[in-house]
Amino acid sequence: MVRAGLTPERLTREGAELADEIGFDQVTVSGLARRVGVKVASLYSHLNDARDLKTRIALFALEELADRVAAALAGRAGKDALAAFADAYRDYAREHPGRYAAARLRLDPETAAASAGVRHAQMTRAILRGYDLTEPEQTHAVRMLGSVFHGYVSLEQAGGFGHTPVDPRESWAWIVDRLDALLRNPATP
Amino acid sequence: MVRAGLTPERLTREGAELADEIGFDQVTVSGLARRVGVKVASLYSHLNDARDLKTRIALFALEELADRVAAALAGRAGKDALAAFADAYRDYAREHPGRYAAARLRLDPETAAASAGVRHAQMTRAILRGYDLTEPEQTHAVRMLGSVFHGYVSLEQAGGFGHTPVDPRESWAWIVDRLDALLRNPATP
DNA sequence: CCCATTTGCCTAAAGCTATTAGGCAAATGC
DNA sequence: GCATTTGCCTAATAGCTTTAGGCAAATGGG
Repeated sequence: MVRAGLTPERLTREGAELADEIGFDQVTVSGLARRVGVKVASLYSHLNDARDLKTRIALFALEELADRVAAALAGRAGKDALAAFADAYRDYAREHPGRYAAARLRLDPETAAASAGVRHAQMTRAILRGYDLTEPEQTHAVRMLGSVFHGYVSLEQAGGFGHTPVDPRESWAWIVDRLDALLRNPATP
Repeated sequence: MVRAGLTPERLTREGAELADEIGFDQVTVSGLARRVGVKVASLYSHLNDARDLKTRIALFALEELADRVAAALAGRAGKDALAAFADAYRDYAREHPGRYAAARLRLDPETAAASAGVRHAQMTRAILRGYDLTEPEQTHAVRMLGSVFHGYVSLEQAGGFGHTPVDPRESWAWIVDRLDALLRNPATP
């Protein structure tokens, strides 16, 4: 019997690809086993259970996305950085919808604390250093940026923008522009 | 054998409650059958399949949310309307997390077109009439509002705001305030 | 009021996923 | 070169989905 050469890493990568193909929610241990050409039970030497698989894919996606964002951010500041951040985010979600969905999996606190999720938070705050915000405004802004970017990508992915003929890229650019203005300007009563 | 008196409506309502209790993703035909005290197969006289059940819950949630938003919006305009809209949205998601998740289910185009989803879109545009936006800016703004509100609620629900001691309600108020300013002011180059 | 039809819920069964237990052969290491 | 570890397999249990077929309760026309 020839061994298949499985490892948790290999399974995670294959799982991520599978997620992109059929959707993260549809990823199953059985399906992954079929994909790599072994019997289902064999995967349980490498994975604890289905949840473990999903968590690994999520961590993988978070790393990958953080790397991309970091690369996009390198040497940029201000609006330039904001736009690069936004685009890296949206592009990743479009190229890898399944992984993007995986990155949004709710992790338990310890796992999350040890994940690339913290790099995401740091990078978001780094962008905001280019603007003149004081605590707690910076926290509000972090939350707002996270919400807009995640929300937009999530709605776009769900096909929510198909009704209007307006190009989603234009809306994206407009939003980034307006957010930049919003962050640059002090409170306008 | 005493009849249980099931109807699609009753099952939808119970399904919505179940979703709030255990999460929309965890809702299953089997679980619903247990909840209403009948055997699983009995539900298939009232539902086509599991997908049908989920779709019904989604449509129900969309209606309910649209009703709430409409009520909140009545007689308001401008920032007042924006804040009422935002709060109705967030409050619903907090009170009924399962139904809120259901409302985000991707529906096929015809179903979506016949759903309360169109009321949501109309109401969002109605709010924006209080601001001075021209097409295509209005579309961009619709998308932005949808993104922020959905994104925020979704991140908050996922526990993404637990790390910082800043009260999510403060951030919410700040965001609504800044969005209002953003929409009131013309492009600031 | 009674019987025929419809309707509602049930049992049975097949197929798929998750997970555990135990076995045999391939790889590894002394 | 052999002992141990490791990797993948078969077998089996359990839950969810869905279809088929059956019996009893509700309904409605004569």
